[in-house]
Amino acid sequence: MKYDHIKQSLYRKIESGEWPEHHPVSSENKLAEEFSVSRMTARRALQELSDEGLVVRTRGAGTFVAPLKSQSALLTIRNIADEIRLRKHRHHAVVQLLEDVVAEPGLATLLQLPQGARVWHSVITHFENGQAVQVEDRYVNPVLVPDYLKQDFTAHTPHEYLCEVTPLTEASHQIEAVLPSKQQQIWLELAMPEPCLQIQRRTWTREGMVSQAVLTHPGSRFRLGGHMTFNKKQQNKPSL
Amino acid sequence: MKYDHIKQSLYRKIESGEWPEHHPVSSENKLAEEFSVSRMTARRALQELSDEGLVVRTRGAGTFVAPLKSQSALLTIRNIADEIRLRKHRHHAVVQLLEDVVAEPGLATLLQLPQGARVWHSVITHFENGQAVQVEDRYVNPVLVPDYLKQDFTAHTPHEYLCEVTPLTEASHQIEAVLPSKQQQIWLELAMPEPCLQIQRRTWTREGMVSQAVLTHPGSRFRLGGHMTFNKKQQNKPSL
DNA sequence: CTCATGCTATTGTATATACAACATGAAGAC
DNA sequence: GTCTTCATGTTGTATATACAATAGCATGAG
Repeated sequence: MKYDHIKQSLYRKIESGEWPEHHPVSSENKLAEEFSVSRMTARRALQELSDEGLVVRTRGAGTFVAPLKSQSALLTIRNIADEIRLRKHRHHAVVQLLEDVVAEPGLATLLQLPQGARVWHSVITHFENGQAVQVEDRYVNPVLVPDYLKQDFTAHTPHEYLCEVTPLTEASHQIEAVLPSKQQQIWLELAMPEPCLQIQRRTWTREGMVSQAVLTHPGSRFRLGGHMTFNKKQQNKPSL
Repeated sequence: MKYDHIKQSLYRKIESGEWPEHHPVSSENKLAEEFSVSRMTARRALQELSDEGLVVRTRGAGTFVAPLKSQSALLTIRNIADEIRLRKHRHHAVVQLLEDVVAEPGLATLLQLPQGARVWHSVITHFENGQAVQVEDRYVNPVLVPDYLKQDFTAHTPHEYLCEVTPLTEASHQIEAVLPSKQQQIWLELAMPEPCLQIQRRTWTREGMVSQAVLTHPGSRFRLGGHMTFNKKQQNKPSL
């Protein structure tokens, strides 16, 4: 197919690194002439590359190679409050801590702040039908989200607030199984230590990293579930 | 925009439940006439709904509402062997069990087999640089994959084999933190019990469920990671 | 009844065209 | 120098048309 031929050709130039990030891509008309097809066919190739996240197109300006990091595996997880409400269960939150603290050196680097800078810190326990199912330990970039400490997080979750005030572009996740610390055990109202699912999540806007959250769930009260179908569009086939 | 008007209209019918799963959607020509637009415009609306996973289109047959479950969170995880090789580490596998057993009642139902039917069962331990990082406990549908037991799973993982012989269309995941059983502890060569990340994964083709796998990772030796970017196409924004 | 054939509806690909909306830079007014 | 205006190139939307490839059904042959 002609449009696929064009796609493959552009694919090679981008993946080989011949065209780096933000490098301009030939316009629809140029491609049409080059490959001897109509503009609509060339357009389709560019459009599909755009849908796949390989190029960015802006009307009037042109088409450009997208930032490459967007390639790798992706993982979407719903907001805990939405999840609970979706199950028609009651949700409430208790704010355990809401303060500003000196950032750990590693965190300061990630947030592109000077060593010793202060960052916002919150610890919130989320309850489903009165039972603690998540403790959310979060650090937030004060430059990008100056008013974080003034919010009432019993009414809206930090997730909902951050979604409103920042245009998120990227996120990374890390999931592991751990035993909770003494302090986490208290926040989760656990009588005995038990294996917990711990999710570390970092989110970015174009201007830098916004937030790091460590979400800890008691293994006996929480499962993380997902369901997916395989479209043509998804290049990375998941494993079984 | 006209194509968006059509999309919204179809959106409502699907999300309200007025059109259930597999309900036929008006053809391109019907929609074109109904909304007084050209076929290409109606086509675009259907195409985008298809890209978003809301409808399924097959040439010659028509357009139908997609199975709704595909809506929820999605989660892609790489094959363990690929993952290890990607890190330039050594991977090898030990086949602990490879047998046919009578299916549990629940499993038989899921696989659409009569009660008491036999299914393939394999248990394989995966090693990264000589250290056990996953035990894969898998049940496979003998109707859809008759030759499963004849494979050499030290050469290719079950994942790779199943990908080759079946056209997967759907998958579900469940992740939780647990303490391993005595038997799992042996398979993972763990001296002491420790929290483990346990992933249950089920996969389907159009003809039915293919396989259920329970993947158990020692918390101290394994982390599940992911990175993503947000496109316009993805309607479900992940939480932070 | 069974199988083969062909018709029709439907989606997929490709083209040509027109106009709208926007970005950018150049030329000109002040 | 600074601002405005305009021309040009680019992407976005919409239409009309043609033909290809396929699925499903109906019809007919055996």
